Amino acid sequence: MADDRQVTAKDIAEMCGVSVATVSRVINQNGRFSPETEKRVREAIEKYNYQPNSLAKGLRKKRSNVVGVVVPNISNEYFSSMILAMQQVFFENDYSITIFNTNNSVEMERACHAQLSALSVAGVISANSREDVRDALKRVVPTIYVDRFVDTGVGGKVACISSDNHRGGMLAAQELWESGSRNPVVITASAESPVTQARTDGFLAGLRSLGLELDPDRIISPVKSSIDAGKEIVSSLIANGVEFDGLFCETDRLAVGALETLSARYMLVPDEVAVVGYDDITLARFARPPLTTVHQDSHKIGERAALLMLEMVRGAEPKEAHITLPVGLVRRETTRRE
Amino acid sequence: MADDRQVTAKDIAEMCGVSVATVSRVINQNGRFSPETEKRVREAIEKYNYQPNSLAKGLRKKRSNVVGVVVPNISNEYFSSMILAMQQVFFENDYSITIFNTNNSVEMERACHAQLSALSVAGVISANSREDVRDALKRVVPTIYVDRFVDTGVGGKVACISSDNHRGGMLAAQELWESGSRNPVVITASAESPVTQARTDGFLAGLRSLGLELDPDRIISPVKSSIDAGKEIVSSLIANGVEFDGLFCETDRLAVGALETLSARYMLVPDEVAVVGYDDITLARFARPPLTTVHQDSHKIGERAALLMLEMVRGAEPKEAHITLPVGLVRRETTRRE
DNA sequence: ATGAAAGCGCTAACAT
DNA sequence: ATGTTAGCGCTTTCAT
Repeated sequence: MADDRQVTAKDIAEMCGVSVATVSRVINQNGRFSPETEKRVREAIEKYNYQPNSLAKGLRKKRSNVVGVVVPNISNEYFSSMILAMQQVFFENDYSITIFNTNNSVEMERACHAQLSALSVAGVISANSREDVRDALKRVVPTIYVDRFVDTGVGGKVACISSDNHRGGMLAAQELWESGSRNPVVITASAESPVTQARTDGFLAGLRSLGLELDPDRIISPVKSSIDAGKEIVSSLIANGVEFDGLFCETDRLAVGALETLSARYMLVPDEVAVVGYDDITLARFARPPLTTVHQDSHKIGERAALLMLEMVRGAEPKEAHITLPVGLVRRETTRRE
Repeated sequence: MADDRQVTAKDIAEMCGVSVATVSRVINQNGRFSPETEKRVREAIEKYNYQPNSLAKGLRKKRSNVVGVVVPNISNEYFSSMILAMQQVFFENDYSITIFNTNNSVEMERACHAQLSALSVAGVISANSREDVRDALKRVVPTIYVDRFVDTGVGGKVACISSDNHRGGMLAAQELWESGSRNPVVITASAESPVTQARTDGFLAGLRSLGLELDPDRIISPVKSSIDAGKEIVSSLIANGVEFDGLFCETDRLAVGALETLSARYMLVPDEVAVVGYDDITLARFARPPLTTVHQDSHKIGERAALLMLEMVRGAEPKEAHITLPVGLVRRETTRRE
């Protein structure tokens, strides 16, 4: 059996004594064909294990069955579990995904979009994107922004999904307050992460409703939202003599790093400093002490995003262009010591 | 500007007053063309931001520029950081990747391979694969197995890469021994993970060289290698009255779970039970107590795999069909208490 | 050095 | 109900 060639619709057609058009019709269930031809064709497909060539199909339809997923960094559990969920629902629907990491760099985002358009992707899901939305691609292909709200009036081509970041911020403010913090500092998700605004606004609003006003220079923006960044920021806070009795870290990784330097400087958590994180990744449970944090369901976000994308590529105007998923506070040991 | 159409080679050709063949030639640097036509064409490409349609190219060449990556579960940091590295090197070389999660299910693996062949992937990188290698796809497209060694004599189409699992097992045995454990138990990576054999063999060999023989029923295989699985296994070990003073968990997640139930049962680590894990994921540092573990560089594995794949798709017989990367023991606090 | 033309495997008019 | 035909955008002979 030296025949390495993939079997094509033409092969199937010949086996069945029909034309390729008919084969295409039964596969895509469009047009008409008699029940018996259908049966014959299906059997041949089964028997020869025929797989329609998606390149050819894509070329013809000017659109492939792959959707591009762009995230800052897939090794962040928040994104990887989101992607896991997406891949699963897409797979069940005969779509595949292709991944890009932007490292939060706008240049990278642009480069990705170029590739994406070369690939004739059916759609793109962009997480935590900082890019300017006036990109050509986006008018032409369905786009979903995760963790960022943009104008969706562009004709059903754009949708947004994220958890309730504003409320998350409020919950954090409340928890810090109830832990006795009256002089908190917030470390934002990262310099220009789109997620930052809502979380910070929510936090500020929460504080304000409790009668507290936060000095703007007590809002620090790290360059990256990594564990190390968390460490460094708290170190320099201390070095600069900034006083604080509470920390709202807009990312668990940041919080975990913060806790490390707090512990190294013998600052007691939560007694001297209360800390609230954001995301509720696996690591949060294992921080020292276990981290109180705002939980968001990244798996669910991925699932909803994928489902929504499926609707959109199938031509439906999504009924909701803005989806917001609930968040909740998970109280562990960095707040409210009895 | 209502012209949404992607610009094609034909457009470029017309702008430059040449034929599409020529455009193709300068893009792919093959065939001949005068320096000035080259210049004209390049300028037009630049100016109109032309991106060759990869679907068309793939269809014509019977092979796309995407490589399939199949892993058990991308939300495992070991895999996600491997994939991060891969994506980066592929991106720089104008390849993209498409991800599949198999959940360690052989059925899923098969389903993925069907999709992969429909996509005319240029190659596949399969991590921790349990699937039978006699699959058609593999003879036809370059394949790299991560964490699994297979026969590579099939004509430069198959290569393998993994860290030195055997040595990793030995290191674990030694460390446990030096921590005073004389009666260890091993929890393998998961029921039929290909990685298990080498790690376990290495462990056994290490023990043997120290004059210790391990009873086969002290080798436990979990169904999944998750934190919860680790918890449960140790629970049932205790419930069944199995005595042990050392634990080699072939996965950090397993180890982290194990530590949780050990702590819940008030078994002192490392005094009563010494524990060594495997992988050295971020979580290891944050386990309670911080986990001694065998470090492997998943980022490097991904990078090397991608580089190797690039060689292979470019037609080179890889000079090394089996790559083994070093491992090292990272001693933290679950072994050798002073 | 360059153009014309065929064709990759598919879908979508348009026929019949 | 089914066949014929014309491309989708590209690469690659084969001419010139």
